[in-house]
Amino acid sequence: MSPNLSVAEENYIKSIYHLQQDAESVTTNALADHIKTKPASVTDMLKKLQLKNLLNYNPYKGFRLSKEGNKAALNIIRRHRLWEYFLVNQLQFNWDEVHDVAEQLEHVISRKLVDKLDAFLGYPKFDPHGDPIPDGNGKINYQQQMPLINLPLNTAAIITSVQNQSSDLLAFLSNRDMHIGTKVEVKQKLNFDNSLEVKIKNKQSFHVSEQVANAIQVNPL
Amino acid sequence: MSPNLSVAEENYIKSIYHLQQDAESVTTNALADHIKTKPASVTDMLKKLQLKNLLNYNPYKGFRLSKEGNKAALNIIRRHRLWEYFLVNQLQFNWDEVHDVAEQLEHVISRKLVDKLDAFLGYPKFDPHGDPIPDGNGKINYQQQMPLINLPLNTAAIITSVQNQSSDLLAFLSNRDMHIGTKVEVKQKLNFDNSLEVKIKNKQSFHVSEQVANAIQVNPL
DNA sequence: ATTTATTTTTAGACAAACCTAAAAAAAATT
DNA sequence: AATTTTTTTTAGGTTTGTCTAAAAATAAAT
Ligand SMILES: [Mn+2]
Ligand SMILES: [Mn+2]
Ligand SMILES: [Mn+2]
Ligand SMILES: [Mn+2]
Repeated sequence: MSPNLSVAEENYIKSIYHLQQDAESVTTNALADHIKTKPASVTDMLKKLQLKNLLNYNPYKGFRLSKEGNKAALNIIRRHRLWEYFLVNQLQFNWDEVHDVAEQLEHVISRKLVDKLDAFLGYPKFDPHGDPIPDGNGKINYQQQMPLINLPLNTAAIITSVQNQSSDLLAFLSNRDMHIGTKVEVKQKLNFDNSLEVKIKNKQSFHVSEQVANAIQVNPL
Repeated sequence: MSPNLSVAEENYIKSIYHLQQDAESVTTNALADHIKTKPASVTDMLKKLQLKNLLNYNPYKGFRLSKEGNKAALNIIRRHRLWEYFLVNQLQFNWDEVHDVAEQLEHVISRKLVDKLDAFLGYPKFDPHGDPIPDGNGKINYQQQMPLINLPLNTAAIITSVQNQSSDLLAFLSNRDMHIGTKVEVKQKLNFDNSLEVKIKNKQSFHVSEQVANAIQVNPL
């Protein structure tokens, strides 16, 4: 069933999974970029993953995970997000400090460990950044959400997730009291740089760049 | 200060640390045996560790960890034992199920993680097998203890630790209600195979081989 | 439709960590 | 003291995952 995967293989699989969310098929360069390696190295690994039936790969055309590859990816993501939840909710890490440690912990392989951790944490549904945690069967429930930049003016919405693992960005948001579950409204759109003026209840409104407004996901009330 | 170590290097360092406890200096074959690799591979790694100033190595004569190597070893052992404690006391693992998972978790490198885990667990002094947990400065307090096989007849003693990670042995002991803290007495020594007849309060006495009696450490009352 | 630019793959190297087989050193026997 | 055995090291390979440089395929521009 599930072949033993090296840390490198797991990292490739996880990256491909994320990249194929917003694209028909993934390209060699995009993956090389994402994983901070060279395209030649990617091509090598693609062949290995195809040989293990984890990938559907058409040379020069692109690739996607196979059914089995997807399952493997969801398992890795499950571990990553459960550990992030543990670090924040049990060990008192801040949400901007957990990603790098979780990048290591996700590669610890033990079905029993993951299941017991899940139970210990009370079967959480979302990680500290609002991302859904796949269950033991690889089932994942995506939330209904849209980027803050698409939210109409003066419409109340709840922050549901942040699609960026950068420690700097997360600390920036904490600093302005923007967390998962916080109610926000867009007061103004500035056309020259697509930035926003944003307001949180009982607080002075503040300014948010296009990049940040793209990363913040919300659900209108 | 502390150079980045690969998983392989950490495993060598930890093994050398354990082997040098009961020997003046460690031999290539002993280490190869312990780490389940070939002597030629050990020699390769010894050179690398010496180059990193973690080892004092005299070709053909033997080797020991340097001061810095010792410090690295105690750090790895600290992580291993804290995770074992976590697995048993928080995740409800049995003491015979934790070693292999801890072998993986011990290689997750984050000072903050270890310190927060330690605090979360309440700064435990001993792991589930009775082994002392080094503190953040690498200080370790060995208990006063002796192998059960050396305990005089009809002398009550407390089990302080089990010097063997074998899942089978630990399950065998659990099965006979022998745990850390259990009070035992040796009723009889059988000279032909150095086995013992052992008694625990309110229980039928039972038989224990020389190997087991060597692994069980006790502290006479 | 050519030419040019970009993307992707191939070819050949390298470091880490392992291996087997042979050589060298040390230890044990006679 | 010489010989045999054991231990350790060296020499030369292999696998995994990376790299650079060159070749091939595809896409874009003229
Ligand atoms: Mn993360
Ligand atoms: Mn996350
Ligand atoms: Mn252990
Ligand atoms: Mn232990």
